[in-house]
Amino acid sequence: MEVLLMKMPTTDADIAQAIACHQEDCSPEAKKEDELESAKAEMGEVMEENKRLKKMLEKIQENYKSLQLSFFEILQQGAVKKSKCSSISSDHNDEPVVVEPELVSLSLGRTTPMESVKDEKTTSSIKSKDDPEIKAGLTLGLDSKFQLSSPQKSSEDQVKEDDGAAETWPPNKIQKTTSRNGDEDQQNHVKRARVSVRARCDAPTMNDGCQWRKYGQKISKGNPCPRAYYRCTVASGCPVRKQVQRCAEDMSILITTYEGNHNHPLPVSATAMASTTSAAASMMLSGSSTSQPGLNGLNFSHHDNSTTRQFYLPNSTSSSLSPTITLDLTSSPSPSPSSSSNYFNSFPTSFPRFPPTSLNFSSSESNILPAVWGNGYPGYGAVPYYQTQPGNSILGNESQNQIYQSLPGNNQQGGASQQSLTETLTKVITSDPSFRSVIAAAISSMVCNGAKSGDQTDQKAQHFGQKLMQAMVSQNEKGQSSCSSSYFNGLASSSSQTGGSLLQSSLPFSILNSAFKPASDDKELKN
DNA sequence: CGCATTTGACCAGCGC
DNA sequence: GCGCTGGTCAAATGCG
Repeated sequence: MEVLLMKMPTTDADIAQAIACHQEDCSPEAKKEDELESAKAEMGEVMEENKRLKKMLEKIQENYKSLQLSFFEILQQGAVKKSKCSSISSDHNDEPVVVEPELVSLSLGRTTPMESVKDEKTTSSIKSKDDPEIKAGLTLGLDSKFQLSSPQKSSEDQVKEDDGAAETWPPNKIQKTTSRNGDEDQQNHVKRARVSVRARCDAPTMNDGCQWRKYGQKISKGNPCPRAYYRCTVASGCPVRKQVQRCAEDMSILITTYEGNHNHPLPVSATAMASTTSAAASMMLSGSSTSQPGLNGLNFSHHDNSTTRQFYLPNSTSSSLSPTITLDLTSSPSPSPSSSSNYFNSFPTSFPRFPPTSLNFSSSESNILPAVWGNGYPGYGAVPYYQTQPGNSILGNESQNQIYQSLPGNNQQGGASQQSLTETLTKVITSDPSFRSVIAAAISSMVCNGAKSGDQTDQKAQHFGQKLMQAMVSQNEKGQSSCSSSYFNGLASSSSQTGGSLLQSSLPFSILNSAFKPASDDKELKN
């Protein structure tokens, strides 16, 4: 449009001049005059259309700004509500719940208003994308159906709901008979996000801390490697499934696709992956990542964007009804014959609402991977099933940290990688408003949780969260990235004091976990 | 013996 | 309507 505006004569004087020039050059034939007249009329029309388009553009920009502002207002209100709710619920439950931190870490801390649930069910998907209330209702569930259908529930209700989920399992036959009947179910199915994680891993499956049972294997078209189907067996009725397949082009790359939402507390070692995939899924379901034209990509790579590759993901890994987001944890920048455009073109075009989204977590340093993920775990292949056993959760944070610190190069490269990561994250966060939203939601969640205990660190955390959210809002108003960019840098630099533990403990993005862990772990060891 | 894995069969969705 | 493909089931098999 800009090009059009620049090339077009924008004033009457311009038109007159153009006509005059034209008249000088032409012979005074009637034919030419007619042409002139028609050209003049045409120009007038185009000018009017131009003006109309300009107005439309202005309107759209205004709407966008107001929408953003209202979203952040809702976000802040929600944070206050959440803190009240959590304090009430904690009063209500006399028994201490050991796994609560895990549950908390799986939630972005936004309870979904009832209206948004209604909207979710009754309106078109387009509306849900633009609706700030729904956007505000970011949840960390892979399966938004569960989250959205249970706004503001107590932990008792949550248990009931889990039972309900268990009743629907095995879902296949039941779903086969019931889910096809209604549009509502159809919509929910559409909403079920799948998160595909690519990582270099020699083991048959990526160690994500959960316990899985294989229930099927298929050779899919276009890939000589069979695809294995697993379901979560941590809880009997857990609907979460994953598909594991080696990349056809690089056998060392394992593609793990997660689908569904755990309806049980996760082992500590499983929260990293679950949180990351869930956050990614919720980002996509909230209609995020539009910063890069034609490619819904957030690039977490340590490399320059230009060197970051995208991968071919077989059609088979994405159901036409399931939006799929790809977290790329592969490390080496070996060129892939499939360009990003190929990768995205490989997805069915019948699903325009959910273009495949790529979050590229790739790094030239393998230590960026969370320790609990198979790739970086020493001797994982020799100790199969080690962390996938149910008793695995007894390892706890301390053992995990020890494992992490035992990884070669973690401590040595931690500082540099952290700084580099900070810059990358800053870029990502400031360039993508939706990502800012997710971070803000996560922080608000942490702040709310922190407010419960009310110690000094938590107060600092609360202050930190508020400041960050303010920075994000103000940055939105300015439309520039400089503000929160520098702010985030500052935060990162002081992360070893307050922000560090905060991020390390609760941020759903495991890349943050892994990046900030060494510093905070040192601190923990000192304590 | 119990549990996990394997594997052929079956079913549903989609494209032609 | 038919064939292809992905996804799941469930009986058979293997293993501790």
